Amino acid sequence: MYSIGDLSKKTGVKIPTIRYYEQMGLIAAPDRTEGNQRRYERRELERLSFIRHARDLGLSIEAIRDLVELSQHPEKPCTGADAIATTHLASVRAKIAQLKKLEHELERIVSHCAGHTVGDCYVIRALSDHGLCEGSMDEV
Amino acid sequence: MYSIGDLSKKTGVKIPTIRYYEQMGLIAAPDRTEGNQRRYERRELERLSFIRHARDLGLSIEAIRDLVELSQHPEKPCTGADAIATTHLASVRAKIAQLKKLEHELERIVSHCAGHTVGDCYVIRALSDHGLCEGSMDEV
DNA sequence: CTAATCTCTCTAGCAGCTATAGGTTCAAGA
DNA sequence: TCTTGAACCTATAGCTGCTAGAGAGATTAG
Repeated sequence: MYSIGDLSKKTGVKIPTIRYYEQMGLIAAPDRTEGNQRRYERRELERLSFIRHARDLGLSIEAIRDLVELSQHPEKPCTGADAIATTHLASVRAKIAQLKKLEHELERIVSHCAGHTVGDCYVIRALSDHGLCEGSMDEV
Repeated sequence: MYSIGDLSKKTGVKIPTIRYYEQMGLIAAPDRTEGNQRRYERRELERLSFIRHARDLGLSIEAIRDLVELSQHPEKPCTGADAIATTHLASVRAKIAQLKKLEHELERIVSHCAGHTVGDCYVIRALSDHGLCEGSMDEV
């Protein structure tokens, strides 16, 4: 039997976060002591590690809820789990692509700034004048 | 004179967002009509475009507040603006590096999954068992 | 038994908006 | 001039994924 603090130390998930996950339905409400404190079993330790790991990979609470649900049914086909991971991979890649665009834009802005006052600072001018962008980032 | 709707159309910033920026002190409270509706000048249109552009680059409201402040003082040295952009560039790069790690991990997980049921699904197993990770992402 | 440390619930806060409700004002056409 | 419909107003609540604090009660080591 683990207290919530034990669970927290073992998984690296903070105590309020554990309670939050319970509220969000990622972990079941555990048994309580007579004094109303949560007491966990090994099972819940494992599930929380699962959740932690999935969060580290950037999966949403929503996606994790689905994965947890799936993991409770080992006999079902795993296409659902695969789809969740694949979809997430795609969104991670999209995010990377977007951030690389930002990186290039920022590099360009920063490197071009040879001015010494705000009046001729390329950083400020680039932000003021969208025309200074290479191929605008958005359609506006 | 532009109404808030005009401003919104011209800059692509949604109306509630414009009001939010006013509240946050990014743009000054404009004059009002007798009937209490906001009326903007060209000056504010330009500033909002500036803000939009900076947001597109991922700068925080806080950072933008500083940049806007700086841009009002063309005679000052631009080291502050440069520092904001440089710092942001560093954080974008850090984010990219982190997402690439996630990308690799997810690729590995997805590509290894040859199972057909949840019971032998690599996605689920990889999440359940941290030991399946290549060089763990975190120290837990 | 006591003191120190957990733990409990509830509430509010973070960023950066977005949405809704319920009311007022504006502008264009008849 | 009047009417109607679109646009606007404020205020409040909600979104994600936590985190922090208050104030009270529970547990445990000595």
